[in-house]
Amino acid sequence: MVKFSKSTTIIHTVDVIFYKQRGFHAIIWFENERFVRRRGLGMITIKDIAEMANVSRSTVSRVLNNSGYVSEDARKRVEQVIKDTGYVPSTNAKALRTKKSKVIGVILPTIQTETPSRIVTGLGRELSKHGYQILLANTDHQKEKEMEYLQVLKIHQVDGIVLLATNTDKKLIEAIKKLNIPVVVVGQEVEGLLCVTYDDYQSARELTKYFIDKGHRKIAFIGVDESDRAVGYERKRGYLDEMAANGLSVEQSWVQKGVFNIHSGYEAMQKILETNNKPTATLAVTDRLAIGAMSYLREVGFNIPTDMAISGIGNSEMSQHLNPPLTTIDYENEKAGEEVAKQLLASMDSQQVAKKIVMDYRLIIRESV
Amino acid sequence: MVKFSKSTTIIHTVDVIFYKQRGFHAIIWFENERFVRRRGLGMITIKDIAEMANVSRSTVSRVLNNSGYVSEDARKRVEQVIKDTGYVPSTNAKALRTKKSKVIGVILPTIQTETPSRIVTGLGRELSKHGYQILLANTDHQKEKEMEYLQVLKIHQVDGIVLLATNTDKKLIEAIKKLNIPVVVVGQEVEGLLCVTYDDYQSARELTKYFIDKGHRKIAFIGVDESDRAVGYERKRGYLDEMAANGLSVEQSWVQKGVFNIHSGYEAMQKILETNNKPTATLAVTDRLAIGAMSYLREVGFNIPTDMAISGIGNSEMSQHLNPPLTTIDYENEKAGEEVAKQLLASMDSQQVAKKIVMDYRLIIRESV
DNA sequence: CCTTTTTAGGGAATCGATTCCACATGAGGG
DNA sequence: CCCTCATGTGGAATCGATTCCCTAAAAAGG
Repeated sequence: MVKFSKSTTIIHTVDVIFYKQRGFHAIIWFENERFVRRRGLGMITIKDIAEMANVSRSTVSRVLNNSGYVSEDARKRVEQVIKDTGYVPSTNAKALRTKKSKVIGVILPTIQTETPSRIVTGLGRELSKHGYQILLANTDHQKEKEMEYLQVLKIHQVDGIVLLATNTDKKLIEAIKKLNIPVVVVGQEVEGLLCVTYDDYQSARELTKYFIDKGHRKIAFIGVDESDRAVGYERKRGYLDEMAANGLSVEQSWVQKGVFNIHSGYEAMQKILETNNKPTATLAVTDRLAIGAMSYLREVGFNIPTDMAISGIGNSEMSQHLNPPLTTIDYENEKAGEEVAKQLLASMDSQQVAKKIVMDYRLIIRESV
Repeated sequence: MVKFSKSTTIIHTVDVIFYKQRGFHAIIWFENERFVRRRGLGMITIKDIAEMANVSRSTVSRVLNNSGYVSEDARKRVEQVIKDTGYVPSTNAKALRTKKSKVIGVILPTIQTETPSRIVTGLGRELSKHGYQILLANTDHQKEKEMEYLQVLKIHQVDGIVLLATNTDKKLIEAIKKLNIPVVVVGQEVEGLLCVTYDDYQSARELTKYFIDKGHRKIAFIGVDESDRAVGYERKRGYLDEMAANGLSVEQSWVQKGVFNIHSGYEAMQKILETNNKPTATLAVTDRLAIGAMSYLREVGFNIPTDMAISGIGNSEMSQHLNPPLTTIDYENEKAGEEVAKQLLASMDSQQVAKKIVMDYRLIIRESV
């Protein structure tokens, strides 16, 4: 309990106490075994703690940061007052002085798809263990907002930035480097920056190999624009390389391009089936594209996997509930998010240079192939 | 362009300039038509701007905040320097002084489901229009973290809090009220707080009525635990009331309870079909439950909607791609998020009291009923 | 032409922490 | 007994803004 000096005047024994000492006074009340300063009187500051514990602000700060010399006696008193009042130091004042905000900025194109939301979940889980918070900068797919948010994050003095980018714009990267704030880029490789990426090439290749092992020779591919290096370019390269490595040819009409939604997969499959030389399997670079493709296949009476085998990538929640359940690649995004946090924290206190982390993946075999 | 005084010494004409005036000096360089202070020299402050524009910090502040008297001449100079340097005031210093951080805290149980991620998207969209950022506090379904995050948000001096709660704990509500920070609760009604809710009762009722209008008399219901007032209790009440209003009886086995995932809907439907008095329609309180239920129906060879009609609630992205496309309720979560932002901003500058906003909903008729 | 009022802008305090520096003890070494 | 050194603590400057207060000049009014 707080020890009151002689000058403390108790007005109401149970719940309201007028506390006066060394010029400081405030109305505090008793509740849940702790003293709380009355709302509206402004927040409780280090000065108040110092006065209540009969020490200087310096000493309170030393206790708070566990630095410098503090006698056992003073420490005890300060800690007791802090406990009694529920005091927590203002992060703004702290940030102003130390230039460390305990906030990490996250720039992402959307949180409405599973990959980013899983990554952010993992990221937040790990960051919160170390007392960091996430400042969200959702560009909502508007590229011009990326730059804007970069500025916003800077002025909020974030200690680090996580960039979930799809298309890594040169200008943006330059701007990021100039900020001189530790950054981790997730999902895309960027020269000169710390990146946590997925093995898009290998996973697509392994998936293709799985089709081949299952006896398929004519394998189609539903991709996305190659300006997305990871999803568009690397996955396609994995597919093409594995086909070539097995001496399998690829008809032009088998390789279709969509965007990131279900309907796009539907249309792509429609185009794939327009050929006379029909493939027996299709690799879609996202589960949503695969779902759309399956939807079309069902519509035209194709049986999956006998008439057409299909796989996605991403292990969406829905994938296991499809009919048939979808074979796909699990990138363990939450784990990746945690890894991103670890890397970022590490690079924050050790001026670590650029480094590439490639995450593992798992082939999830279900009944669609 | 910055005007240099006589004492400015140009060392390198093109890219490095040594700028000295009234005691201030720094190395700046020319790039993209603007002067940038060298990295590592620390951030550029209002003091620098003041010195470059030959005015006092007070004047710069007045320009920045568009307050007090500033001559046209001085304003022009300051604005030019700000533009040239790309200066933006530190939000921490500002927050420390003004107690306004331009940050809104959002506490949510997860961002991995569509409802919260859509709400946050809408919220962020509207907030960013007014220069606010979102500080994310994802409890990851751990109730004990709610309180913890409340403290975190407080010490970060957030200007407002948005609570996306499923179960509104008394203690949490009390703690929120005590913080004395404007709050908006989304999706659940809480006494004494500003709430933006959905019309769970009416929408469930209308959906039930739709089944009845379609000729169904024996209608089953897949709900969730009633501790979730909105989804568990209100939607169930809407269903029961509409059934009663039409003189339709409800068999106990028709009313099942699940949790918020797909598999749970599968199991619920399994239980529903164990009865001899089989219903001809089922209302599931979320799309995911409906998807699971459909999955079971397909497995046991039921045709939808002829053998069993089914509907969900929530208008998930997947719902329109199901076979058959799912009849559901659209709550327009993004719009709700925007409304939340508007309400919060309004309550922030007008000490508005508690108020209930009930959002509209749309019945989305597809082929599953 | 003198007084009021408006306009302009600088100085200094302030917000809530951290941190450097100076000073005061007390213990130990010679 | 004096000197050094480890320990403990307070004072004051600082971080980067805002804002109150005060002074000065210009404009308006009589």
